[in-house]
Amino acid sequence: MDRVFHALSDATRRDILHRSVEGELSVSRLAEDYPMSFAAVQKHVAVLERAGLVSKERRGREQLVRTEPAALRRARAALDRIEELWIGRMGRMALLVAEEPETDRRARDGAQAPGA
Amino acid sequence: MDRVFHALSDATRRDILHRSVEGELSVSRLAEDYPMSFAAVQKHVAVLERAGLVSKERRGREQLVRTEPAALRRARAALDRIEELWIGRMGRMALLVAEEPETDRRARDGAQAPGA
DNA sequence: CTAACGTACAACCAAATGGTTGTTCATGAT
DNA sequence: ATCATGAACAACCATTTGGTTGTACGTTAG
Repeated sequence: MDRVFHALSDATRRDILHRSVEGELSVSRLAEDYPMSFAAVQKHVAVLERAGLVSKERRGREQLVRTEPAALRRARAALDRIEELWIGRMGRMALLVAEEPETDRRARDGAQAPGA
Repeated sequence: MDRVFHALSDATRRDILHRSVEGELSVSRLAEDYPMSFAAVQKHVAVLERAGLVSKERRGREQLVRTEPAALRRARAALDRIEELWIGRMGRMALLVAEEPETDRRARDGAQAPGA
């Protein structure tokens, strides 16, 4: 998971992901459009590969890059889980808000315990 | 966006996010549970804050950390967009697959052009 | 066969990261 | 008033990152 989010944290890598999700492009084809060396792009692809976000398939002397949607979905699931926790908290807070006026009334009335 | 994914790329930071999505915890309270110094945790919170994933609210001498779900949703949207591109490609590939048998037949029949 | 292409990989470098300790400051507790 | 707590910040260090160049190797084209 660390590797996935780290891979996504770079704009060039996210762009590579965008471009190779549509068609399978060779590394050198990808490299043409970035203001950096071929080797640098190669490294970016390697980072994406270690994260499981893309896989490479050799065809002739080219290496085609294809995005792997499974890793993408795992990353999304991680974010979803945090959001669910948040939604859960919101629900519990709504319950507390509904109870709060009663608590205030009890505090004002000087009641000792719910059963008293 | 870079900052958001980078913030998410560390397990400690994701854990801080998980814990402070439920209740608002002070930085020192958060720091108690990690095998590192208070200052290190402080830095992790700062990274999350720069990414917009949490905000801090001072209460007394404590600083309560609360997660900011908006940034989380923006990150999710970025992943969703890539997945949509992928789904779109799958749809287009399905269309191509539907056409392919005809192409094969034409190739086998030695036809010159669709209109020939 | 030879030249060009696409890739892999190593060595190197500057900058960023993730951690440490120490100091300072504001707030709360005794 | 004093002491302890929670936090901010700076300085420092080792490691990782993102980039470079150079070299080597398999594959395709002339």
